[in-house]
Amino acid sequence: MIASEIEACQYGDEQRKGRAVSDTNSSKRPTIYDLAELVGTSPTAVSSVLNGSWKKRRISQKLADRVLKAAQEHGYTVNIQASVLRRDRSNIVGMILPKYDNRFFGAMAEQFETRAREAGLFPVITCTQRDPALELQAAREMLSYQVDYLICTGATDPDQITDLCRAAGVKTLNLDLPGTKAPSILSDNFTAARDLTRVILDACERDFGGGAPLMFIGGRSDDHNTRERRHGFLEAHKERGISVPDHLMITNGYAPEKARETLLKMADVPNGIFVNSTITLEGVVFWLRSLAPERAAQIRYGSFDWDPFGALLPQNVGMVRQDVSALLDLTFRTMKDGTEGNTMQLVPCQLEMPTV
Amino acid sequence: MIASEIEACQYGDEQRKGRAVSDTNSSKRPTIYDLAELVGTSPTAVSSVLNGSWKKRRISQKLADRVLKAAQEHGYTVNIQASVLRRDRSNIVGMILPKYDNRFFGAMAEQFETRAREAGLFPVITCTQRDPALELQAAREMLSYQVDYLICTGATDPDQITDLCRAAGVKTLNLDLPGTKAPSILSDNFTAARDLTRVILDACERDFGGGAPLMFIGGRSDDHNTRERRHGFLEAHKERGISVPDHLMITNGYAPEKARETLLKMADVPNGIFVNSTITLEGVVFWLRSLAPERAAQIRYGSFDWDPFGALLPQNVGMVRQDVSALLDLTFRTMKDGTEGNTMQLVPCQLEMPTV
DNA sequence: CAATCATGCTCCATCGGTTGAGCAGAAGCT
DNA sequence: AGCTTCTGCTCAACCGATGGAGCATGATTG
Repeated sequence: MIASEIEACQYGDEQRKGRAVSDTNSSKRPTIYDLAELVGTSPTAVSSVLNGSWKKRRISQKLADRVLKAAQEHGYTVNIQASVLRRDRSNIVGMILPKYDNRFFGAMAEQFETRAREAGLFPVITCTQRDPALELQAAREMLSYQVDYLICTGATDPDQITDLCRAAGVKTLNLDLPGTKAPSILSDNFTAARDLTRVILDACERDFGGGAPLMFIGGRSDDHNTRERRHGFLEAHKERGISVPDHLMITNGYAPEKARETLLKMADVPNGIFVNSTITLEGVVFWLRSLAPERAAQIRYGSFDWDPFGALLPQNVGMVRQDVSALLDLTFRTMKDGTEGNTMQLVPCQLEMPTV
Repeated sequence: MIASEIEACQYGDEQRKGRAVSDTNSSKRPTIYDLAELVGTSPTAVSSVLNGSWKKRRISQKLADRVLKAAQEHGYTVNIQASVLRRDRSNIVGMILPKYDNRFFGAMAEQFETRAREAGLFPVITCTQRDPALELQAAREMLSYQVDYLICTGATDPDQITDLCRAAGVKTLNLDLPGTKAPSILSDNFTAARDLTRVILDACERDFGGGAPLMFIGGRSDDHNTRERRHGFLEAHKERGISVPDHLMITNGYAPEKARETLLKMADVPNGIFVNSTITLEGVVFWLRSLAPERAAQIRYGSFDWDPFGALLPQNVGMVRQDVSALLDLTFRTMKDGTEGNTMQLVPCQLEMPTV
């Protein structure tokens, strides 16, 4: 449509104060009022054409076309702030995530975004550095954004967040680590840990003879997943009648440096090591590098969580790969159901073995 | 403050239609109107106390305390949508990012969030899967959120985004990959690639004797960084009087499968390989695993971008580690300066060598 | 004692989009 | 012709926070 075709303006320049016609060409973003003026119609008509409710509102195809064309030409984008402010639902889904520094959380973030978009929702992710204070701040921020739903991934204190959100009328879901006040979706840590432990025990038995307990390293003793994995670890030992002394169960955090220092200080590290995260594994392999080659060759380990390069390191005998797709399938299903309250769903993991 | 202390209400129940007193206890989020009613003051006073402008507006300490207490007790969080709608600046900074699946982008995302918060800004990140259409959609979405500034990381067509944003009066910055219409901040790809190539050539010379050209694999030939790295790669060869045949320069994308297939089909792969990204490296190491051990032992490689486990693989002789902190320092400085237009700043990389 | 100033608040328009209500004109029906 | 129904649109209130303007007080000054 060219300028001369514009119909008689029903909306004068002074309709909205301070908004002169020349503003239309300025660097400010065009609004539905600008488009209405350009096309010669009402802001309501423009809004309904642009948000898809125009058929319901009996706007003619002809007017719709003209509005769409003008919107296209002027690079119109809706102001979400204004839109959400008026509507009762924002269609924004939030996710809080501890870190972006490993494949598991990275995949969670990417797939969450993809799925949210597919469902016509706007994803907003923020990472909280495993810091409870930041988690709470992030949750508040998400509420400020008027999220319709909040997914708390690997949160250290999910119940606190659930309470905060419930007070604001926002439902939450706990992913990867469970809470007691909202639905929780997590991997079957016990089974996967038991199976991984079996694999490491098998490798040690094959290469060095059996009977010796493995070492468990990484994680926090107050963390549900660590507890489950310790449980699976001990179960696999019990099956073979091997008892594990306390000093081999080390859960002093996920940080690589902690693991490395612990191993360096330790008098005799067992041949087999169960590493509770890829982040901890970084510390373990760093320690390994500091050993004499013949000593390093006497080590076998496996880790919870998968990494493509970690999987190729020589002494690695297996990695637990969490099923991100399945976790997110369940998450979105639960979100759509609107399920609330303390439920828990477990998703099986895959065990990735060396390909050689 | 307990209920009986509430002063005479100057704001009756009917002040804002449909908002009954009982609503205060419902699951809807409290607004400044609710707090005003509870405390017995005006919404303006509440707003100014909560956003910190109360001293300037001459609100008494006593009233401020009462408002803050009520806000605390009722879990008030500001409605950003409403706040941003009214203000001229949103304090929201957007970042678009190709992927979350490697350490470089993961670190970029984490540090961006941290720095933005430190600067009192709200970070919003979205990932675009290296898809130009998604990049544009993501940029539009960011405009919808009223971002004050948009950082385009590794965008395939940054100029298009700059145009879109400029039309909306939003400044942009190109990070990691340059554009021609906004400031660009990126690593010194040429120098780092040349140095890495030297290291790989040295390793090959030491282990297998010199004179043979390396292979370059990964990336896209239309991508600025790939061109710079090819340039540095060729420069290091030229220094030693080695010429590189065209069939050893392979830039058919970053995907691991592509690299693997190419290597599988290739008649005689050189001993030394320059791998243009950690994602491509996944394909290379996968191929390596399929070789006979004695053949695999004849390979040396280095890669652009760093990965903690990749660095420990036996044939790896060096990794270029981009300086994420420095890149983001410059980014935030440039953002604050308000610099516009086609400028380019280069940041040196670190070269990580095997520690053994 | 009047004039001036500082203090401590409130009023109201506003940001941009959405939505229920309503209105004019055309078409259809009896 | 008089009635209803349908079509195609517009009006105006509203979402929640913000900030300029303004209005009572009480204190200070000439």
